[in-house]
Amino acid sequence: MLGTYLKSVRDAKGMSLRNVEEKTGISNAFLSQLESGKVKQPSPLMLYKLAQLYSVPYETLMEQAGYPVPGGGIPDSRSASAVFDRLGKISSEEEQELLDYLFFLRSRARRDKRRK
Amino acid sequence: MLGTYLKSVRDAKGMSLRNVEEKTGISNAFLSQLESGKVKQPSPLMLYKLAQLYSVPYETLMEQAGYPVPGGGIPDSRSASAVFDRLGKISSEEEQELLDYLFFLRSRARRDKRRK
DNA sequence: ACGCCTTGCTTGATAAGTCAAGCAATATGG
DNA sequence: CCATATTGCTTGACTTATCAAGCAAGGCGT
Repeated sequence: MLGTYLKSVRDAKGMSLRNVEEKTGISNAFLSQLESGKVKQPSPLMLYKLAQLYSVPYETLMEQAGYPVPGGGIPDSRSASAVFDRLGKISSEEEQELLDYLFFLRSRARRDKRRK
Repeated sequence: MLGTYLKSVRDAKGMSLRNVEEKTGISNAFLSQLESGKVKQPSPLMLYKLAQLYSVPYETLMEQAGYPVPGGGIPDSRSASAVFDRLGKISSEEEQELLDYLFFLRSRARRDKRRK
């Protein structure tokens, strides 16, 4: 769901709703409804502002909102550095744990696939 | 203006409003208001259907409607530590799990601190 | 002239996005 | 421990998109 995704990104950046409101001009009330799923299709402009602030691709948000996207279901992957860039400041301990966790995710995925 | 453009395309194709309604599912009432400019920002879905029927690029309609268009913004942010570059691509599922995991790490850290 | 489609349009009515104001709970600092 | 700020959320009002129904003007065959 769009809302849970946006919330996870905001949480990861450690921003409050009012903090996001301040930087995007989108009211905290609306952001709350958006993250809780009460708003399903925010205007593309809102998605764009959030994409800018969160450093997340605009098309991804459009797609998650259920809007037709120009490329129409193109593969989604981006460089690892771009992803980690948007996590904000991470300590070296966190960095190591995240790397370990990512390898764990991938080994588990391989095992699941083999077990298909 | 978006409306005049859509009307010119429809006229060029020799279609009536009800004809377009039939093929797109968009009511002729709405099409009329759209072409006359009384509706300024139709949903991306409407624009997509019209783009399909008229064989005109979806992005063009989005742009004329005043919506941010994917290509118009800032391309990929980048630059990061070389450590992550070797990881290659990260899927959105992996990203989601990593974000969740980072949040978990941080909440655990906060709790530990409070509990000194 | 007379019916009868067809065409474009207007008009309520409904639904959904969006915000300002305010509330309850929690955090923070003196 | 108290005051104050912060945070997330709800509610009510407003705006806008969207549709169903209907209306007036014009074509077209008989």
